[in-house]
Amino acid sequence: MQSDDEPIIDPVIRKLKRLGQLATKDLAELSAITLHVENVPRLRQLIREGDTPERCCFLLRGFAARHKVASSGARQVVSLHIPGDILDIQHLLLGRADHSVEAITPARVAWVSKGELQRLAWKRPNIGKALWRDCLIDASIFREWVLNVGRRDAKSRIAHMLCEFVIRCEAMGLGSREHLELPMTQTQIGDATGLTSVHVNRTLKLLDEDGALVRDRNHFTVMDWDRLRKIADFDPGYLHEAA
Amino acid sequence: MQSDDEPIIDPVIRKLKRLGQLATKDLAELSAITLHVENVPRLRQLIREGDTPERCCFLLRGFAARHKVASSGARQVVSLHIPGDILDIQHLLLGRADHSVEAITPARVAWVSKGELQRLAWKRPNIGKALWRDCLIDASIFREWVLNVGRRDAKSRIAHMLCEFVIRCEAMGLGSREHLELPMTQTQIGDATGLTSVHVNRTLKLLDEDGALVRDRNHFTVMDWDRLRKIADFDPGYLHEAA
DNA sequence: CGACAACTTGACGGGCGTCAACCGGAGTGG
DNA sequence: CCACTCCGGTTGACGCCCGTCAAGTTGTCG
Repeated sequence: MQSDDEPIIDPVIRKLKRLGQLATKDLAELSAITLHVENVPRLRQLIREGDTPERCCFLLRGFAARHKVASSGARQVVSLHIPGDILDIQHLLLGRADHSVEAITPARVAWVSKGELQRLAWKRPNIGKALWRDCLIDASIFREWVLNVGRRDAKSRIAHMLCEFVIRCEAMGLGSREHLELPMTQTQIGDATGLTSVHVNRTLKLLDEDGALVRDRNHFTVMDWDRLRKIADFDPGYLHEAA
Repeated sequence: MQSDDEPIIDPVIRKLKRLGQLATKDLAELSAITLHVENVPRLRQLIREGDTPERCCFLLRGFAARHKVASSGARQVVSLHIPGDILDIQHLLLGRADHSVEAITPARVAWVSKGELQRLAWKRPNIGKALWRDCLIDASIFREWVLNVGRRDAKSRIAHMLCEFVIRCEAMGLGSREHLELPMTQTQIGDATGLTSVHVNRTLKLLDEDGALVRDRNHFTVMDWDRLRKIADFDPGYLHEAA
């Protein structure tokens, strides 16, 4: 659909390159995939729990979150997403969406037919492997989140979420470890860590007082990465960044 | 390696059949796979965090759990496994184990070379799809667990874990909804729900008093499935049982 | 019958939730 | 240019759910 030097889905391609070896032919096929590109406002629901999507969603710009809600109405964010991420690759092989996805900033996404992506995955095994690997890393991150909300206190939980976010952004070339722009409200941070916004607020103040970071609204500056990492009990192994 | 009417890895094959369409040829190749079968005692570590396994582990008999540990020493069980489950399919495409797996009862497992399984996945796309689908369902369960430990209270968490366990056992033909044999200590239930064993004990008593279930050591009888399901806020959709 | 793991129960405390009030910045409309 | 609104952040008071500590009981396997 486009054949520029920099294809529209470039962030996704760069991510897939990190996930596995891609040959020239693989890259050509990926660049030739049919896309429906869309700009969406903040808080737009991209996938709704219960839907049976016929396409997958690539995040090209901005940030997104996946969440579930309990019958009490409580929300739980189960993952955060940055440009290059595939937001719902599980729909390649699962019918019904078991959770929702929404943009947490204004964002640019590309929709791809799940049939076409599936065909590509089996026609070009390198692509299939990269996609599968991506699913597996997603799952690894979910496991770490179970540990995070299950067994860490508020300070560690929030610090851990920040560490993960920074490292993943860095890996995609989206900013530095020292200067972090977190596109989330304190309520959303709470939803991601199993806390209330009130307690998030108090805990951020504590992290500030500890000298681990400095806040100015949504702008965080990590003052002492190593201290933050220790507070967070953060070990990046579960991100499986090294191939 | 074996060609009986009932191959040794029958539980796994039955599960894969539920995950996707398998042709006669697929079944033949699956049954011909090279296995290393092993009986292991309770609490045997099958995979250790940090390992770089060269094989995958099928659970044929007994029960297993996957867990991570925080630097504080706190354990978090991230999933429970029943016969037919593949315990570490993520190692097909990921090198380093990001968590540990252990038998929680005496168990029988079969080890398969990850290279051989990978070749099979690409040679027989039906098998590949079934395996990939299995990974995706695993991930869906992790997401539900994040919600469970993040946003539900102790009673719901434990009830939810019980509901999931029952439904999955039922789907594998391993027992009924009314009579549940839970192969876990209260400490392990706590590790799976982000609680302490003391609080698990108190909460089980509450569930008992509510009339949702009756306990006799590890034997649970669900007295009122619908009440338990309501307490648990349990909706089996995330298990993606229907193909 | 001794050793040990697991379960049980009570007393106490703290981390986090709840409720509520107030503040501050960004729109928006008159 | 100034209300007015709304969302999000901030702070305090208070209470509860669940953790901690500790002692005692039960069941199991030598």
